[in-house]
Amino acid sequence: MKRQITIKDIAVKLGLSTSTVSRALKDHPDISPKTRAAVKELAALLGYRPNRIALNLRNNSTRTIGLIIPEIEHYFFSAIINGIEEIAYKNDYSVMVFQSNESYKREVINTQAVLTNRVDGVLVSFSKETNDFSHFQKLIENEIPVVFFDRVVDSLPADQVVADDYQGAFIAVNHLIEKGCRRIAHFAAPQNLQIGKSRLSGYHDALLKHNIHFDHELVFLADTYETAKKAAHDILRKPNPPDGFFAVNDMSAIAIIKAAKELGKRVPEDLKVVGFENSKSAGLSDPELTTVDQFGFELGREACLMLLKRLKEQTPAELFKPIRKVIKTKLVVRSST
Amino acid sequence: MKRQITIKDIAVKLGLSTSTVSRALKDHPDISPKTRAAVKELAALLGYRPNRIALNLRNNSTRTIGLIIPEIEHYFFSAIINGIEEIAYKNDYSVMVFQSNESYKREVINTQAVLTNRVDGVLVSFSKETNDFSHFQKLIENEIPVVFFDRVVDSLPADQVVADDYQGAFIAVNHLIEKGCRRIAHFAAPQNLQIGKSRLSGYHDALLKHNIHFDHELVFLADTYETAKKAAHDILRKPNPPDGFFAVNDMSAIAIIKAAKELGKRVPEDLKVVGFENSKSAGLSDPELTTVDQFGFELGREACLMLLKRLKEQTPAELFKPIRKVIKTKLVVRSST
DNA sequence: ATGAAAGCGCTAACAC
DNA sequence: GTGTTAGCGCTTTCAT
Repeated sequence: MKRQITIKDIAVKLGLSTSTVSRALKDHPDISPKTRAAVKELAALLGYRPNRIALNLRNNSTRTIGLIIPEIEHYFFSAIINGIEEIAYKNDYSVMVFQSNESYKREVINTQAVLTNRVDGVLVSFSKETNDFSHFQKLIENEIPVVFFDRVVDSLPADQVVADDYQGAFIAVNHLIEKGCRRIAHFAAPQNLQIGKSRLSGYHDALLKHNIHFDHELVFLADTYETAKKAAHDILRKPNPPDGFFAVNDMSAIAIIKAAKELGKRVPEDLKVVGFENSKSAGLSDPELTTVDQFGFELGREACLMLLKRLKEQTPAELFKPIRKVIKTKLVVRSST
Repeated sequence: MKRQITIKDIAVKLGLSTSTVSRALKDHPDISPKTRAAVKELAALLGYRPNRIALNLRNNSTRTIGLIIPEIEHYFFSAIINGIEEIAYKNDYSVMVFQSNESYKREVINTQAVLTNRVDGVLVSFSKETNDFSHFQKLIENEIPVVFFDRVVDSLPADQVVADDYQGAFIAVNHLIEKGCRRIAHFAAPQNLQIGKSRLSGYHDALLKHNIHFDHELVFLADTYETAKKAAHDILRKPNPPDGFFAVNDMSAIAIIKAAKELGKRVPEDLKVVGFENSKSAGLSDPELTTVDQFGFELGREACLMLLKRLKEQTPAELFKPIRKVIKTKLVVRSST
């Protein structure tokens, strides 16, 4: 990078001291209007821009937020990033992105990177593999505010923003039942994730409400396109297959539809499918997918807002009370049910 | 953030000077093994981490790359980010992401943000709206290395990484012709983008090769799902509709399939469709989409590698020779043709 | 109304 | 082999 104009350059050219220039630039009342004008004019002329790095060092703050996220490619997460960036941008923060690629090991490294980069705060959605949270604990011990979103953990003193997974699952399954399904399978996320548990329990309770027997055999761990495709194939070939599917995300749901078609079954006539996410793909599939919108953009916004609030407040650790924010979900009915 | 352990803390506790500690930490040969060991032990014990901000100031470098990109939500771009992050991570760089959201105005602000954040280099794919490139010119004048990817511009002294758009379009259209299509429409990107031009010209030349008349009336500006859906509806209802479609991206291609189905036409029997991108959605559509893979991940990797090379070399502006790297594309044949 | 000096954390040229 | 010092660019007391 070219040598940048500094406050000193301006000071020398104007025969002033650096402190005067500094003050003039930020409209300090002590400075005479004349000097102020002169300084500002020259600054503009030379294209002076304050050196953020120097400010960082002095203020011990980088106006940067670290984002640790499983994978950008997932529509849901990219929607969240949009929300985060929107708020960060408005508040003059920048965002550093670190992907864990669903790897615990990589995630640990990410937390170190976030420390080295001296970000002011961190937004986290952890990997599917993560069961030990001590790397996040370390961030918190360093008094770096952390806000968890989507995939959260209760054992840490940190804020959380989540979709209302239980409610979303409940209305999804309720919808299937009202549409006439009686034998409903659930393609679930790993149960070490709260979202896995909450959606399963929403599924469970919706069945209960309608006096439908909860059958362990109808719950499968299948939260990717590939695993879901395979699982759906297996189940649909067995005698007495389900007439309804509630999948933990859109990819799994679309895989179910795919599998059904391949087996010559019709959706929604022979079986109905509901997803969770309301991704772009939900509108592209054939038939279009009924799904629970979890408002990723909103979720990202909220998470970022909570973090910025913490950054302003600087609550001492002893007084810290974690806040949990729940974003309501909404069923989007399309033609797969 | 909690007050961090500094080199001074260690120096005081050990009765040494800060410089000795600094040297010990980086295995300077002058330092006696004893001191070195003592310093390192205490550093580990106290959990010392070098303050990157101080280093930034001293070295006038942030080990950070700025990424200016239209929108993360697009699969192609998120694949690119993956590639970029992969390389950045391996080389101990961090990535700051700035989305233009396809807005020229926002993009100009992004370039300012990138300057304020004193990133070491910038990777850019500009917005569809962008016709004036002076904001990037400004980066280059500041001697910040810039590498353009996917959407590039020739008038600036900067490296470029692009997919082989011409070749991709050519093989796509050639494929349609070989499959029997004779009246082939092209859904194009804006012609201020090189990719728009190159793909159009690949389309044109493939027709030429087979002595098929190039018909202006069969080229439409339609590079989003919505615009393509509408355009396809219009065209397919006219007499003598096309029997083949080459779309500039997968979203448009999928929209064409959607529109065809809504009009009771069969793909690939009544009309064949080829996309460009090989996104996740291409494998989900029904029928699955034949498309040109443009290897976003590779493209991101290459772009980042080129940037890192420039950062190492520090070529003076007078000697700068822009490099253009072309990533070969590949036709992925599925059932839409 | 302006300047001098110290300090943020670290490194390196220059002592000794 | 280790210490002293200056400096990266900026702000902010404390003088004047």
